[in-house]
Amino acid sequence: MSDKDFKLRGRIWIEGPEGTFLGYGRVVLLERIREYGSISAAARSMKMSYRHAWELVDSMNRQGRVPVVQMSTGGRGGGGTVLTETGAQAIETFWSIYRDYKEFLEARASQMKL
Amino acid sequence: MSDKDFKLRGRIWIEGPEGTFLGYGRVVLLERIREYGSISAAARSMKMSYRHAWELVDSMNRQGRVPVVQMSTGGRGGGGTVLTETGAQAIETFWSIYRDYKEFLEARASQMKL
DNA sequence: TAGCGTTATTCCCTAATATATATTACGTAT
DNA sequence: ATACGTAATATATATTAGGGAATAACGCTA
Repeated sequence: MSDKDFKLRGRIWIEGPEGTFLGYGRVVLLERIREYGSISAAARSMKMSYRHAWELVDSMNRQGRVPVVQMSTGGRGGGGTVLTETGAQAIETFWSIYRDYKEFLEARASQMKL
Repeated sequence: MSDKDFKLRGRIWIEGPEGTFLGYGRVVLLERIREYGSISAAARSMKMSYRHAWELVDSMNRQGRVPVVQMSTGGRGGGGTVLTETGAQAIETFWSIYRDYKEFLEARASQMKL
């Protein structure tokens, strides 16, 4: 074959006690939360339903021994959520792995023979 | 954190014009077809529905310029399907990539800091 | 010609997943 | 006390994935 419209693809994620703890989408969500200061604004910016976003955040917070974001209800602006230091580290850790992973995929794809 | 019940996981697959062309499950299916000589027996051995197995096989055959298995209907035993040389190569190619990928994951996980 | 086991294909139903909508709780500011 | 926007949660609807059953086509065998 030796076909060029065959592409090597892949995904990675970090699993915790309850299943997925960190993945691409979750990390982007954390970044958006850091940027906008709220789950709902972050979800809107990704065209993700608030419910889904909230569940992801809840899942991450429950699995880590230290929460990844801190949520507050009520108050000025109705509340909000801020990224914790642990959350920031989680983002960095994932991207670090993700970069290496992408590099591996590209390198391995270049020597792929179909 | 530095937690040991967080594990690095991942998947890889080869994409063709219509989506997934080869993945872990598809390769195992091809191996079972080679072993049993029929889609239905292969499907049974994996506790996969014949319908699903047939769809996977059909997808692989349609995407490669050369079919991965050759199916025949009727005849002694009602027919059957045999792996082609191309199919055998596809299996080998995938496992080769898969091995490297597993190796990468383990190596990268060992230096993962959460 | 009748029988057999497999491929090939369709239809229906269920479970799982995702999306949308609605409601309540919350706490600061006005 | 009211308004505001978000978190938190429940309810309902839509979409998707997949299994299982049913049926026909096929070609050798007896």
